[in-house]
Amino acid sequence: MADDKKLTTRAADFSAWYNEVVLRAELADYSPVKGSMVIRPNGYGIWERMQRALDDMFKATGHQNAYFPLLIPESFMHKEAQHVEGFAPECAVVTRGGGKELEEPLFIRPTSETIIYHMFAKWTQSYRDLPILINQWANVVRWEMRTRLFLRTLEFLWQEGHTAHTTHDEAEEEAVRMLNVYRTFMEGWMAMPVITGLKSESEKFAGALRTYACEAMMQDNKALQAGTSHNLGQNFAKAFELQFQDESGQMAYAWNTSWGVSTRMVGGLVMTHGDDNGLCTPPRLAPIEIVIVPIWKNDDEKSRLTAAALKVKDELTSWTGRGATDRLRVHLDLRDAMKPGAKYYEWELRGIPLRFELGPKDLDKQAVFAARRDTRGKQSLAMDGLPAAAAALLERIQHDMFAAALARREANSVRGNITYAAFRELMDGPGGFVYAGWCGDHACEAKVKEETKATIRVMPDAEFRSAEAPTSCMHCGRSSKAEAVWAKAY
RNA sequence: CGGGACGUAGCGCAGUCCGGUAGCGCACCUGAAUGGGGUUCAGGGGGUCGCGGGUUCAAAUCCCGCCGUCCCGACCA
Repeated sequence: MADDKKLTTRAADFSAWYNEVVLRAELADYSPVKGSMVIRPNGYGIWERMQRALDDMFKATGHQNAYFPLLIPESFMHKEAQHVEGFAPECAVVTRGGGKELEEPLFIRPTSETIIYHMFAKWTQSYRDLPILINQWANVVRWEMRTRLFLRTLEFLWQEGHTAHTTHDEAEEEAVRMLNVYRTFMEGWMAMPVITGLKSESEKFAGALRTYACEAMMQDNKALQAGTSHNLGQNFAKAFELQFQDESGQMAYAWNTSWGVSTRMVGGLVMTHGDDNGLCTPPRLAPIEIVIVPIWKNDDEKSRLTAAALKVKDELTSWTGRGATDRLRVHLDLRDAMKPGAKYYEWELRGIPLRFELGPKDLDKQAVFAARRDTRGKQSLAMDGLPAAAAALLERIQHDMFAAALARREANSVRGNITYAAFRELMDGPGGFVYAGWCGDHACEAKVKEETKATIRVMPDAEFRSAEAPTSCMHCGRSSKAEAVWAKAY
């Protein structure tokens, strides 16, 4: 940084910009262990709001929370062939405990399918015991080679839902339902548009029948897989003897799903909405929605403006127009050693959606001067009816942030028949999402990845597909079996 | 694990080529003024120069070894 007050710009170096925003907005910091991170209060506050919103939705769809242990017997990991092949290389393993070598090494969970379906098997005798609809909030460890704050760390926080059903169709319905819960959350709370769809065979979860995903476009035009939902079929049920007696008295294997989102979403939030002034948090996820900055020139003004600002804060926080349990989240910045301008920059860096400046002139007019974080637009708001006006403006900001992100994604998406040469040129340059035909052959997918670094993010769900389906495979020219969204990804 | 850069105060860096009292900016503490977009002045505190060894009267600086971090590549939420 030439000027240590200014951030590296997104245009100059997107990676450096991202790191600086995360560190300087105090979302997270590097820990002494390479590849792991400390989530600081500003970042954890966003995660807590994410958790609350999602947890309510999980409950509303009939799920209950439970907790399964961190350590998994090595033998469990080996029971499902695809699963162990996919995860074993990135697992941390405990071999000593109590000062002795362990008889059986214990894997630190990279995900909990094995232990959870082992337990489900113990709890299930009859079809009357199904479905089981469980979620857990937990940490997991995956030993990654290359790490980035929030996006890929050795240890991360997530939720993993695990369910067991009597039929394939019921499991399929559950997997799709939860994918749509994620989509609702990402659009409605994160103001982050996503494309939902099916993963190709090579990108699906190790051990799944089918994997669905939500993919978002970051400001560098790369894709971020923000959430996944898997129809596990009977793969784990068979590996863990998860059987039930059906209505006709026959034994049958259960059908499972699992689905998860992680603290990676915080990184997605930064890269979707941040700008060259720092973080920009959508109001519904902002731990602080409004910061009040009083302005004074002398002791007399200081006492007058402090009193007025306290009164404004009190009016805002005591307002129940949004519901008694959803009060406006307001912070009053009374620090005296800092000039107002310096405070503006600091709160903007931290991404507070709305700032109220309150000085003598505003007080005379019985108004506050409101500045939006997203557009940096300013307007005077009358004290009379301020809480309702503030709530309306926050909703407006939430809405506009989503609209801006959606417009950006569409502006950087390409549809229709594209030559492979044009595709390569695009991936070498600005990047973006390309909707193109795919023959369904893994060889084509692998070749494109090798040549361009781009991968199939999803085969999009119906509503995201092009009006006219592409007819031929972008790479080999054979007839297209499915439209695919191609992009470079995190 | 390959390629590149770097490691000196909380942060950002200079000093290393050419060995000789460890510096600058920001931040921090004290005081005064200032205060509607990054305030000014004065005073002050803070360092095993990543770690270990070697050369030398003398090492941040030269030599050897190690460790760590970031960026770019092969794997992944």
